[in-house]
Amino acid sequence: MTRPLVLDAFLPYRLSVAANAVSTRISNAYRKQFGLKIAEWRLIAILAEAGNQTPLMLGERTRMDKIAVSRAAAALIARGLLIAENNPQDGRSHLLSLTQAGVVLYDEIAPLALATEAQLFSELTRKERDTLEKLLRKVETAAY
Amino acid sequence: MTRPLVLDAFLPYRLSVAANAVSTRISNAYRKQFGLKIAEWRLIAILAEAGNQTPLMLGERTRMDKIAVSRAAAALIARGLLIAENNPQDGRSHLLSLTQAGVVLYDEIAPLALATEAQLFSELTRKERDTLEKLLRKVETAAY
DNA sequence: GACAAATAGTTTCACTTGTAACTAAAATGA
DNA sequence: TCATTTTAGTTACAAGTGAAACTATTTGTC
Repeated sequence: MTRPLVLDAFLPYRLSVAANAVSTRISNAYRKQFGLKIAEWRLIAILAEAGNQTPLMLGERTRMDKIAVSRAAAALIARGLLIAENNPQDGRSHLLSLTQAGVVLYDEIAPLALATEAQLFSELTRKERDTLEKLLRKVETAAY
Repeated sequence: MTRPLVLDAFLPYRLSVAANAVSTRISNAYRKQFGLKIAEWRLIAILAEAGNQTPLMLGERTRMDKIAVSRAAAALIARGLLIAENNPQDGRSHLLSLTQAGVVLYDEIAPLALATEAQLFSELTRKERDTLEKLLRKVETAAY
């Protein structure tokens, strides 16, 4: 006896709806307060964490395609939050890093991002959050 | 001592990446095999489940806004998978339902959707899947 | 070392999506 | 009852996104 298809209990649907709700909230917060899109925010977060990175590396670490990285980086450079320098290893590429202004912005956003996360996942216990993370990683592995 | 911000462990990020991976896979499957977008698929699924529905009801049950419902419905009507009839209760609205062709298509997709779901979530045990669903519902509640 | 193939990144163009304005019908209420 | 407001749904326009083409450089091979 196979389970009937019920959209409400269909996991891809549930996942999409939850992710959408969270993304919309986060996106609004970043945009209103800092004029940032999620893609831009991701680049800043990685650069703050890991220092200089090429667009390629950024794409890998943020799971964004190269077009998205290129556009997000261009927007941030235009705002003076990032600089691009020559990559001595590869002339086709360049190294991106945060400017001082970028670091300042990051220092403002980071605690806010954590607070927003805490609020969005406040219905979950610490343990449930760990479980969710683990399950999401498993799903990701199977889906990619 | 507060946790530092690490993108890789940031739950909104993990959720977004997992949902994206799953959505892309599902979306490709529906599009290639049936020429359907996810929004269109959702309408079909609800109509198959619940019979006649107004666009408003469909929007509520699929978590889609009215524009998305309107466009998805228009595409399905153009393909002869849906029909719109007068809504005797409200002249501004109408009742949408599957045509015979729509039902036939649904009967083809439904088992495939379940099989795809099974594959995408194959890394998870039955219990883990239930847990994931429950956690996602909680997140959704907090985020909306 | 020179030519072909592959790779990094950007740009262009078509398509999608979202916001705001619009039309039509229903509800409100004086 | 008739004028106002609200609601259902569509349409038009602007902005965002993705695939394909393009440029520049590097890698591989002979």
